[in-house]
Amino acid sequence: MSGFSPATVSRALRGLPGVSASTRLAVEEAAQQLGYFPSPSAAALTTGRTNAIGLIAPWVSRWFFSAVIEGVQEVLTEQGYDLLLYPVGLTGDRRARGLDTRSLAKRVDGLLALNVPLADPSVISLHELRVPVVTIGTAVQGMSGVLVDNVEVGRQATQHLLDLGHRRIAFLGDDLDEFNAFEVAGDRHRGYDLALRSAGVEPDPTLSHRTGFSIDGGEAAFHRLLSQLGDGWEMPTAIFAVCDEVAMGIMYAIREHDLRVPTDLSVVGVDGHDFAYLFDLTTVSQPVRDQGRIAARLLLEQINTRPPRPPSVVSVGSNLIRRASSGPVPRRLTTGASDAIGPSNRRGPATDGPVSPAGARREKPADSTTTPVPRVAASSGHPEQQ
Amino acid sequence: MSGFSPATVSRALRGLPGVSASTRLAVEEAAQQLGYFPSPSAAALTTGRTNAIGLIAPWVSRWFFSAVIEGVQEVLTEQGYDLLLYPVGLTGDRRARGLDTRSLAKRVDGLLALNVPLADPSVISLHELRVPVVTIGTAVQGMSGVLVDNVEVGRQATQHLLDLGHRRIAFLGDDLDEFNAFEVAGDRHRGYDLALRSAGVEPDPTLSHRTGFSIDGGEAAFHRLLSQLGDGWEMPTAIFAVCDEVAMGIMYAIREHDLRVPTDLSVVGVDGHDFAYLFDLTTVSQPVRDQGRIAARLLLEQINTRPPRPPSVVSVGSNLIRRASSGPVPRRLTTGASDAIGPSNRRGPATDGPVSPAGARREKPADSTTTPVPRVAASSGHPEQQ
DNA sequence: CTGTTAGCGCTTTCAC
DNA sequence: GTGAAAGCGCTAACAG
Repeated sequence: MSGFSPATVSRALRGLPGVSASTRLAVEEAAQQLGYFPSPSAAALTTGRTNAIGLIAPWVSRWFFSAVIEGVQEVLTEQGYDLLLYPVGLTGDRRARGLDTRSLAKRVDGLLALNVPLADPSVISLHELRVPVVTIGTAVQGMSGVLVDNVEVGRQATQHLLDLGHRRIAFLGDDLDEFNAFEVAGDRHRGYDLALRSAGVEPDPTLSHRTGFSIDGGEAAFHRLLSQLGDGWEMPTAIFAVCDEVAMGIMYAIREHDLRVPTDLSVVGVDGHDFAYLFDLTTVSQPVRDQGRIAARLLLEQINTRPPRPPSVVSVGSNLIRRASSGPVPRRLTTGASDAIGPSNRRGPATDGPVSPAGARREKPADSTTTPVPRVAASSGHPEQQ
Repeated sequence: MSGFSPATVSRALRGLPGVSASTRLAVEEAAQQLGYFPSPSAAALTTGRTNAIGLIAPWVSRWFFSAVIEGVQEVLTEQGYDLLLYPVGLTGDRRARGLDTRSLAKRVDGLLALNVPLADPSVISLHELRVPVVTIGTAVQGMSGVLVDNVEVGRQATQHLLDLGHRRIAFLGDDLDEFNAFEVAGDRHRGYDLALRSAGVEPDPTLSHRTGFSIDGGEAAFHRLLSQLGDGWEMPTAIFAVCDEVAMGIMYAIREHDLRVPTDLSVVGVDGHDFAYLFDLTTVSQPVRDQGRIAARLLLEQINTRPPRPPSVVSVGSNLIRRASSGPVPRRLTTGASDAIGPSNRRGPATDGPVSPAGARREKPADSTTTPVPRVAASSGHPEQQ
């Protein structure tokens, strides 16, 4: 017992003004000794603030998501906020599609929505929420968000392949049927179209296939792509994959067809996955943990600023990491490559040439380093960086 | 307004007995219409239960961890519990090492400790906690837990290599200096020693190196391993990696040395990582999501049972998935393989032989399927399965 | 079956 | 600079 009134203890422990130094010290000591810790529930009840923020995401075990979460967690921990994780139904798995927004509002002071298809109201109606929301990976009208410019990402990847001389470039990455609401794939596809057209190439619809964002999706799409062989259909010489996981699936499938990268086909992915260098995968990397950090800061700022600022959207940069999975156009185009080609045909390692190309041979981007200055796309200026 | 007293509303909404059907209906309807939702904080204040559980883990972006979290989340969501995520300092990253246990106790009804080195009191002293704890991945005296038998895992992996005829087998996977408290690596190493000895092979200390659990660690350890070349030191013909990520790093390093898998070296990992098949990696898989599910159920049961049951430890099974990264002992042992070998030496794809071996060519274990019946190692019988 | 009464542990006026 | 009192929104115990 410090011998002080609850009011004084409360003030002292929270560092509020109006407490003498000696009192504060005594209180802190007593608290320490008694192992006293204020009840968050009781505090929340009076103040209306829970000191927790929620994060809703369709997955947690995909690299992109868990990496973002780490970034978020870093900032929240540092600021004394707790992190609540909410799953939200997306794919095949039957999760609680409904996620009660009213319950959310009372549990957290703010919400981070990570690649959630907010346009689809069946999933969640965040607008009804009474707490600030910051989206990550997608942008929603009237809400703050942090994301990469996916059209630009698509353009960069495709342009890289064009620069290498490729003209027949496939895009494997369209969304699976259900989620047109989720615009990432659509934007990257658009960037692909743009780059092609401004190079004078008309996109060939037979070169685009659905994948979702999984390894399996990439692998299956590649098989579907090749199933078009014959009938005068011409093989692409390069493939742009909507994300690194899909690219990995594609590379696996390529090996299954006894083709080689980049000798027969070049492959480019997106994300800057931690594992990408293991595959010598060329990728358009985006700062992943940083997006988590930035979003968390944006949200806390929005929570703690009176009056609330208008929503702002932070766009982070992306940049190409060149590795050995992309190379020049093969000489012998469309050698009728098919399942028929026997193993005797193989002469080199799966990835041709030196294990890695000069220079960028093994770029493992330190997350924050690769981020060009995030530029604020909307009104209020947030120098949100590190 | 339903026109009923708060008490009745409370009872009705929580489905307690002693409320007429008509009243319940009226209340529910009114609540629905008003968008009313009971405040968790207020409820927590009176009942002392928060309806949330906390999960502490050193990382979230490593596959094993995020996969476990998904399993946990599945069960919690289904049971109406919230999930709080707490980082706990482990590696280089400077996280809050201290993680205040008293604050935790008031925020959650129970705690899941995922591969947390509880033996090291500097990290966290869970015993002081006033809430039930279930550990995952490690066992602690007097606490419930779910884990794989890591000695057995080490034995299985090593035995597989012995069966293939290998006698000179390296173990890359010892813990980095700081965390001897974290027994996973130690146990797997012990299993390795056991298997070797019962095959009449005395473990060679020059074949064991520290890696931690990262790709980088694996890569670096392999380089260190090979740096022992000369001086009559004999190359191993196979490597047992403490986890799949380490194995991937090793395979990358092997490629850097212009050696081939499994022609020059066999590699076996542990975990059954989602990506393992992409590398044709032989691995001792463990049910990961299942461990999360089981732990969550165990915890909820512990929370909701009066009087509390004695702690129980669930041991889940592991099983070998054979792929192309492990093969018979190479004929030409120790061809003085070193960095000096030029690229001209390469004749085949990184992974020799058919892309995948017969049969198990591409086993992607459905998590729950690979789990042999979890057997309860301790007292109380928990049929915790699916 | 339903309503009334306390009180959970804090924070916040408002006095002193 | 400190304390007293009221109340946040619920639930539990007891009446009726």
